[in-house]
This record gives sequence, structure tokens and C-alpha cells, in this order.
Amino acid sequence: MRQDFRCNCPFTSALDVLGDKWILVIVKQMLIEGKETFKDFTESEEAIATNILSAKLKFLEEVGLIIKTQRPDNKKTNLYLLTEKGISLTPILVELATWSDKNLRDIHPTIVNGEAMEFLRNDKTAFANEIEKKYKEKLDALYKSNNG
Amino acid sequence: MRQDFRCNCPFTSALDVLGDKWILVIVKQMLIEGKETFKDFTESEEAIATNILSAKLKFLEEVGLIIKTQRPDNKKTNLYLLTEKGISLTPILVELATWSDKNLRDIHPTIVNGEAMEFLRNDKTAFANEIEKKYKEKLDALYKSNNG
DNA sequence: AAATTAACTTTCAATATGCAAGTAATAATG
DNA sequence: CATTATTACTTGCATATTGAAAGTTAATTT
Repeated sequence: MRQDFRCNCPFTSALDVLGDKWILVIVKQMLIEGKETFKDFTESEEAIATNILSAKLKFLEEVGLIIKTQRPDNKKTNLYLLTEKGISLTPILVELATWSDKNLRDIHPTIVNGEAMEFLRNDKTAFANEIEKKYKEKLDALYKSNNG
Repeated sequence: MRQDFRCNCPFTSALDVLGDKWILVIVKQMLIEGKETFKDFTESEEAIATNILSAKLKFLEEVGLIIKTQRPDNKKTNLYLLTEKGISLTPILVELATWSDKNLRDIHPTIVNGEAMEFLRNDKTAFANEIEKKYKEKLDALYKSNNG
């Protein structure tokens, strides 16, 4: 799954990488729902098929949005973790959710509307910062336990 | 092409509507490049096939992101115009371009890097406001000439 | 050692994409 | 006013992508 680009437009080029049903959903699952193993992803609400998941994880690794690692004590379970490049997708995700909240409820009334949505509506930037911070703390903890 | 949603997650629901290669590219062409007729879209850099374009325009209309109109003096040429819901995709597009600018140049060095990019980098919000404002002025002018 | 689990891969059917050609209606030209 | 061109499609067909289900391999647990 090699990447090529339709043209030199920055908008279109972003969509050449991110423009599909699954890529940003997987990133969301990592960033917001704390998913990190193949199994975690298969068990999510969105119910991705394993062959698609496999292909998308490979692609995400190829374009440098995630890395594939393991815990030192477990050779079976792979860990998929966001890189800086991947973490920096947060503002896009935040704008997507904001747009859903404001514009999709008429055709999709059951979109969740809890505390997190409240926080997002109230301060988008703070919401994004919080999420990025939490994820980075998680990475720090992981790398610390991996290296001693 | 009816829309259904994978789940109640606001992130995923946005991608149920917007998550594909073409939808946001077409919106970008309308919003930023001023395209408004079928022909305009077929002549763009991204070179969309006419059958795909036809299907995507239909879908965009169905979900209420665009409306299909005509000029009073021309019954042949349809005009495709963004609704409020469509215009409010601007912040998403801005974040996509920002992300491209920062993260895609290593694997795609020829991404454009002109004055507009400079403006975008300098003040995202102002850039978004400017674009929305210009598009709305265009709509105003059009509706004025259509109604007298 | 046997059973279970995690991470894939394979197969095959269904859907989406894309190119090329064709059509119908309107508008412009001679 | 007849011919030609233009716009907005649609159709047919080939290829690519997606998705469900089942199978495979290696590591871990019992």
C-alpha cells in the first residue's frame, strides 16, 4: 500500500493520506479510547474487519503516524502507538467532532452528548491539549517501563 | 447512496459522512477555488471522473452540504453552492492543510508553499474567517442577482 | 502437553472507483 | 432556423477496495 498524491494541494494531499472511512477512526481509538493492541481495535464499537485493520495499521506505520512495538515481557502482543505526527492529528479530530455536534444531530439524533462533548464545546483548544497531554504521559510511562 | 452511521461516536459519525477521497476535495474546490458548475469540477487538478462527480454531488445534496440551483438566465448550467452546513466545514479544511504543511512535506516535498500557506500558518482563524466571509459574499451577490 | 489467545492471512463475495463512450437538453453560431 | 457546441449527465465494463468468515502461526497460560 504505497502512497501517491493526486496533486500539490495541501488540502487534497491530507485527504490522500487521511481520506477514508478507517484511518482517522483508528487514530481516534488510540488517542481518545486508549486502544493499543490489535485485539483492542477489533473489539471497538466500529467493528472493523481484521483484514482491513491489518492493512490500515500497516499503512499507518508506513506513513509514520504510528509505530509498532512490544512490551518487554510479552512477545506475542504488539503495541501500536502514535508518533508525534500521529498525535498532531488531534486538532483535525476535534474539528470533526465539533462539526458533528453542530451539524449532524438532525440526521443522526443519537450522537453521544455527554460530559466530554460539553468540555469540547466549551473550549476546543483546552480539550485538544488535554488529550495530547494525556497520551504523551501514557507514552512516557510506557517507555520508562520498557527501558528501566 | 443513503447514509447510515456505524455508531454514536461524533468522530466516527463525521467520518461516515466526510471520510472518503472526494467529498472534502469537492467542498474545498467550491470554498477556496470558487468552482460552482459541473464543468468547473471536471476541469480541476484532481481530475475526478464524471460518474463519481455526479454521485458525490448527489450525496452532498442529500446530506444537505450543498444545494443545486441555476442562474435565472441559463437553464443549462447548474450551480452547486455550499449551504451553511457546508461552509462550516472550513475549520476542518484549515486543520487538514495545517497538518499537511507540518507533517507531509517529508514524503511529499512538492506541496505548494505560497502566500496563502503563509497566511494560514500565521493565523489559522483569520484565514478561516476570510474564506467563509468571501464565500458568503459571493452567495449574497448571486442571490441578489437571482431575485432582483 | 494441551488449550487458549493474539495477530495475522486467505478466500471469496459485494461494493466502489475509474475510464471511455454515449445521450439529452440547452445555447451559440452561421 | 438549422447546425454545431456545450453542459450535465448516464451506461458499460474493468479494476480496486472492502468486508465477512474461516484458517494459520506463534506465544502464552493452564
